[in-house]
Amino acid sequence: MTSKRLLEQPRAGDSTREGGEPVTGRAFKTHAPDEGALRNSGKEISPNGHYYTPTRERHYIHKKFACGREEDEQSSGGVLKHGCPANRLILNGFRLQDQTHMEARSPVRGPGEPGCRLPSPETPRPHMSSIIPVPHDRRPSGLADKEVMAATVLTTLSTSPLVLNPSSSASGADLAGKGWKESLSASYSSSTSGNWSWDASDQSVPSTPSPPLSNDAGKSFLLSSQSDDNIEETESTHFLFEDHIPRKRKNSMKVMFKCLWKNCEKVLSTSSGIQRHIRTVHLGRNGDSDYSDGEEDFYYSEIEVNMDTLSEGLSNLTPTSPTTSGPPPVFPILTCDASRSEPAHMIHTPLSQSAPSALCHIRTDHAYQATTPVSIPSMPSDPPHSEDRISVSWQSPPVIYKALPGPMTQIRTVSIGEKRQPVNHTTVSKTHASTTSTSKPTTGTRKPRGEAKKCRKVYGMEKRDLWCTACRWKKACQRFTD
DNA sequence: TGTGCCGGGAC
DNA sequence: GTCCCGGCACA
Repeated sequence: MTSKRLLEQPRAGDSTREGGEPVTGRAFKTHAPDEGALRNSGKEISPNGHYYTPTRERHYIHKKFACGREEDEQSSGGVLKHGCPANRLILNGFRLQDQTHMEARSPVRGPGEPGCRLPSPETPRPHMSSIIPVPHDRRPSGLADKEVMAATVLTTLSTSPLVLNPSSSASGADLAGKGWKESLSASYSSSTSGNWSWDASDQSVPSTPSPPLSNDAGKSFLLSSQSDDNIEETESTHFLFEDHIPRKRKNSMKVMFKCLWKNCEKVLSTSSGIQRHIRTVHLGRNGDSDYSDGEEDFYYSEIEVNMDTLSEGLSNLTPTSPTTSGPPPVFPILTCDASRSEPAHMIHTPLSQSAPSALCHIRTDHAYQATTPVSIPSMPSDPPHSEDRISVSWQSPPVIYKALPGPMTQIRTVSIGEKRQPVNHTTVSKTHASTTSTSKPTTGTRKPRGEAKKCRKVYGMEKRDLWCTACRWKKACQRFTD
């Protein structure tokens, strides 16, 4: 042993003690770019280098998911909202007058901004009635319902496949459907009240056969508003799963009411429902009171939903694995400002939390000595693909998801063959031995080796001083992780 | 057989 | 705590 050390040590000692120190100099030059790169990658997340700060992490999630570009929020300080691609995307689903409706209104009201709930009486109300013939005397919501239902019936009955032809309505049906595939999915996860909501039960419908549609659509709409849920469900089922028959195409357009309040994607099927939603949620009025001064009219718009396109989008959203039986999937692009508007619903979903974590790489030479055991199991860092999440379920069991409610503490990218796994596995197996039984079929604690080259291969034994500390100490390589 | 690295020892 | 290495498992 001593002789062995004498053989190796002088080589390292020569490189570090001699005056010129050519090797050491090279060593630092070689290390510097790596560390710089690491810092730069960290800068993306946090200029302060506080990768683990929960607020920062959440803020980053918000930024990435809210507007896609950090500059959107940074430059605007959270005030400029109209550049949000999500909003633009949704706006594309509106008719032209709806966009005008909203844009003319938004700068005045500033909905979605805290502390800007009720407009002042002096605020000039935009006169949009010339663009959209919305009756202002909607106070009796029941009457409004009937009006809308009557209009809907007429629309439905008069809608023919020719109307759906893109040549006749350039941006109408397709764009509306495309936009609503996404806007509805937000309502799908965040809807709390109202007559119409797209909740997870709708996605479970494929397992049940479509009931025979005996009643006509017109009859359905003539029913009372209390039965809207059933109607909607029936209709959705009809549109989603019935074979391609002419009648389906005939009824594929549906008038819905979308809340235009900032960052609110609520979509309801009745005007009374959307008015109640706006009154209670956004205007802060008593939900039980039917009093309405018409204010709500400015906060929602009618839209025509192409149920065919919508059904396509929803069919793609159907969970494909029985393991995803927990929370319904949430689509990050629609969680714009979700932490502000509806924090209880949107934050703790696996997708919304997992995606940004892929950008957090914590790689330090000595990390294996301090941070290894706790960094991995605290957070599922899978990419936002369900298949990937499932494939690595050994390291992100439901237990981990349930431990998420608190702020994230540490995040680290973990790939399937990651070197960190042995440490994680041993740590978890002590506490959750039964849940991690699928991690490795072979006995023992060792894991399959990663694909990445290690310091030994990269630098060779001759340049052992260039190795990372872990490799030099025969520990898991920290420089070339898998 | 070379390599990665766990577990443990020396300091 | 750092530093190092025996020895095992894997490719």
